[in-house]
Order: sequence, then C-alpha cells, then structure tokens
Amino acid sequence: MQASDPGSAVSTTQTSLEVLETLCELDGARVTTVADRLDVAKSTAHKHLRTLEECGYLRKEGNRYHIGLRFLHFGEYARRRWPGFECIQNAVSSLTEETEEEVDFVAEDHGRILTIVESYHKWVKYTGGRDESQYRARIGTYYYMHATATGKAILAAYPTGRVEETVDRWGLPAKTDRTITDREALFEELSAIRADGYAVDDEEYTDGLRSVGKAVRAPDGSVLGALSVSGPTYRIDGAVLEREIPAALDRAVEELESEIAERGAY
Amino acid sequence: MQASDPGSAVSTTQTSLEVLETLCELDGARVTTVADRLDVAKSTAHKHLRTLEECGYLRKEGNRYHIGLRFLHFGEYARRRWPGFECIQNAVSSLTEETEEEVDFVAEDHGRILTIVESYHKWVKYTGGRDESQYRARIGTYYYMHATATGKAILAAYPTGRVEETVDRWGLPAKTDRTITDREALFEELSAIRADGYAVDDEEYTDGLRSVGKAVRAPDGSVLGALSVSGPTYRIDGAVLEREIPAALDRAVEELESEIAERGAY
DNA sequence: TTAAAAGTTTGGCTATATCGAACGGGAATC
DNA sequence: GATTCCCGTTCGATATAGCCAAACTTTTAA
Repeated sequence: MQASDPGSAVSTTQTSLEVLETLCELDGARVTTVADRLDVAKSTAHKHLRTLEECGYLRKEGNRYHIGLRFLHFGEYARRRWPGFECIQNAVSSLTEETEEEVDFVAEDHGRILTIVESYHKWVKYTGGRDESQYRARIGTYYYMHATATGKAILAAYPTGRVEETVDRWGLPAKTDRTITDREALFEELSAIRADGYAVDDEEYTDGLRSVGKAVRAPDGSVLGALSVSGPTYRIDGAVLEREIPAALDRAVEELESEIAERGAY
Repeated sequence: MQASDPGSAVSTTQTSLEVLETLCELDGARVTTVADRLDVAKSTAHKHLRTLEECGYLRKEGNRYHIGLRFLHFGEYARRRWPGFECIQNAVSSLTEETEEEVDFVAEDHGRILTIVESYHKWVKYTGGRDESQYRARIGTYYYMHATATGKAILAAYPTGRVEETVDRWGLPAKTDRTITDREALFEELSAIRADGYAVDDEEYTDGLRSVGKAVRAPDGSVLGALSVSGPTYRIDGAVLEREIPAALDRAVEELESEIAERGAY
C-alpha cells in the first residue's frame, strides 16, 4: 500500500485496496471489523464494501464479505501473459519428472517473489499428508526474496542499486533462525551465488526444507524469474544437493532460455 | 460495473475498477488510451494508474500499464477457499481419467459462471495443437450461463425469480447459431433439465464442442457449482452423449456431494 | 530541426468521500 | 416475552480530494 507521496495518489482507491487486503488477511470480515482495522467510519467501510460487492468483486455471505472470484480472472490473465509462460510450464513439468521433487517458477513483483508455475511429482501428490502440503509453494503466495533460493538467485542477477532498494522496502525479516538478516551477509551471499551460478536456500524460509534456484533470463538479458527444485532436507543432501540438482537446473534453464528465444514467445 | 444507484457507491473506486477492466480487455494500455476509453481527463487516468501501480497492483512496462500478479494472490485465495475445493479437485481429476475428456468445475459469480478447476486427459495436453487449446476452458474465464451445460444446470436448480434476475442482468446473447436466445425457450430447456437431471450444451457456446453438465449441491441444498464433461462433437455423440457421460457424471456428483458432506469441508 | 503527440505536473472548482449521529432490525440476555 | 445490546444501514453536513483543463516536459516522428 504505502502512499509514498501524499497528493500524488488517489487515496479513495487506496482505501478500497486496503479493504480488499483486509478481507484477504482476515479470511472475510464484517463491516465493523473492516472499519476498526482501517480506522475509518463504519459508514465509510460499508460504502466501500458495498461498491466492491455491487461491481462484482466481493461475495457477501450473510453479513460477511469475502474476496470474489472476479480476481481469479485478473490473476490468471496476468499469469498466462507472463513472458514465455508456455515454455515455463513445459520446463517445470519436465524438471519435476527428472528430479522427482517439487519444482517452481517464481517471478518478482514489486520487490517480492511469487510462484507462477508449480509442479510436484505424482507420488507426493497422493500422500495427501498435511505435513507435505504445508511445505508446498502455492501459486500466488508471496515470499521475501532474501530468504528463498529463487529470490536470492534473482537478486544476484540485479545491479546493487536494485538490491538496496528491495532491502530498503521490505527489510530482512527472519523466517527461521537460518534466514539471512544482515545486509553485509546478504551481499556476500549474492556474490557467492554469482560465482556458483545458482542459489541455495538451506532452511532459510521453512525448517526442514531446502531449495536450489537459478535465475532465468530473457534473450535481452533481463531477468524473467527463477526456477527452483525443493524438497525435505533428508532428500536434498550430499551429492544430490551439490551436484545433481544444480546440474539438472543448469540444463533446464539453458533449454528454457533457448526455447523462449526461439519461439520469440516473450 | 454498473452503478445501480448513484450516490450509494464510491464512484472513485468504480473508476479504478474500470481502469483495471480496461487494461485487461486491451491487454495493457497507455495513459491516453485509458483516458479516451473511460472518457475521463488524461490527468485522472494517470493518477489512477499511478496509484494502482504504486500500490503494487499494476506493472509498468515502458509507458504501458498491465494487470499485475498481485491479483493472482487474491484469485488463488478465492479459488482455494471455495467450499469443498479439495474434494472438487479429486472429483474432476478422477472423472477425467474415467471419461478421457476435459472435465471442468464451474462456479456462479454474480450471474455468470467461471471455471475454478479444470482437467484434461494427458494425451490431449501433449498434442499441443492450437485448435485444441482454443476450445479448452481456462480457469478464470467467464461464460454466460444460458449458453453452457454447467450454467444451464445451475439455472435449473435455481428458483424462477433468480433465473429472471440473471437474464435481466446479462441478457441472452448468442455465441453460436444454436445458442438459446429466447426467454420462453430457456425456461422450457430448464424444466427439461430438471426432468433429465443433467444439461447438455450442443454447440451452443462454441461450434464443434458439446458438453454435459450437472449441478453440485452442498449438504444444505444450496448450489455449489456444476461439473461438466466436454469434447468435440465427433466424440461426444450417440450412446456416449446420451448414456455413458450422464451416468459417469451422476456417479461423480453423488460421490463428490457425499465426500463434501462427510469432510464437512465446506 | 521542427513539429506533433504523449506523459506529467499544477491549481482551482466542485463533486463527493468521509464522518458522526440517528434509525432499524436481529440476536442474545434476563 | 420484553429488554438490551450490537451491528448494519441510512442520512445530512462539512471539508477533503478527485476531477478537469491548461501548462509544462519529454519523447517520438517527420
């Protein structure tokens, strides 16, 4: 949200957006709850909710308002028009087959990353265990860049200034006790990643979960996002962690990049 | 959009929403284009675009603005919290295996329907043909209810008043020359559907495509959405159309409904 | 180099978003 | 079953801020 320069922005629109964010965070809410949380008059909250509902963006269940499916339309649209989307889907799917682990493609959005394409090997799907599913990346979920393999891989491909901006905006909050929370340490990590060609998240976002990530570039050299392979620490270890997955990632990214270049699909 | 009762709604928010809709329709646009289309001053369009961009909801590429990935967050959230979502996924997936055709689950949203879960049999996926993919339902795409099997199945489960409302709001636009465009004819069709227990879309939305759809109900009797099986007219024909698919749908819906009831997952 | 068109900024006017209070309905309490 | 409380909704007044038009700047095209 943050209204960087007051006066330059439409504050009413900001309020409406804050209403939406509140509904998402609280998993639906009533007029009074929204009013209290945003510190606006009850009537104001009511009017915003009513407007959004009448325009088809919210669902009203009794007197609780919920985020509507209309956003799925925008969201899927944005997802599908991502440069190289179809190639990315193929790349993610074949890398899953190869590694038999979860594979994600993430994109940067305003200083954070979010998963655009995900895939996990079949047997993982059918375990149906709650413990597996809580690890799994979900499409549309935002992550901090400094605490994920993909995020660090992307940061490592950015000029220093842009990294600074990102850290200034989002800070370096700790997700586990292994998260990098120090600016210096982050920059050292980033140059190590540039040297290695890939990034590792060693339980820096979720305990028990390791990921290996690598940035994907468009033909013009700009960063499209990053590809990653993730799994529990007991499987992602030793030679798998240090040689197999990085090698598979290298091949996958190279192939993806050349496919995108060929098809001009971006 | 439509501002039913002026004064009761926040018009500034409506303008912002119209900006978003314009960007989605035009696949990105510039300040002047948006201003012309919405018939507002250039500075107004600019301010809205800037606000949405600064809040992280739009991406600015050069001087074109695009719908941002932020909406994917809301969209996926809304999708996943749909009553019985996990059960629906399983139902769709196993019905695809059984019928070897495309299966969709759609939900109603403000008088139209949109696909929430889709699945298609593997070999269809790998043909990769453009002609197949243009038929395919896409998550987040809206359809008119009167012109689809799922939509008609849902309408048939609604009281007459609600059907009237829907038709009043969205009309009966023709998508092909087989689309029902007459109010009387629609009501006759709906009572036939109630008698049969399922609905058929015989090239009423897309030429060459037939679908069979059936409404899915929550334990309390309310309509959750509808399940459908779709395919090209040369495959969805004869006994397949009249007996096999309806029977498979019946079983699938019954199983889905009882699973939802059991798990209380709604 | 010039001209035209688009993006951005500014300031004034007026519409309108906001607030607070009052109304009305529904549920829980006694 | 009456009362009380809480919440959603409506209403009116005020001041805010969204809107427009015009000026200014930058970019693109000629």
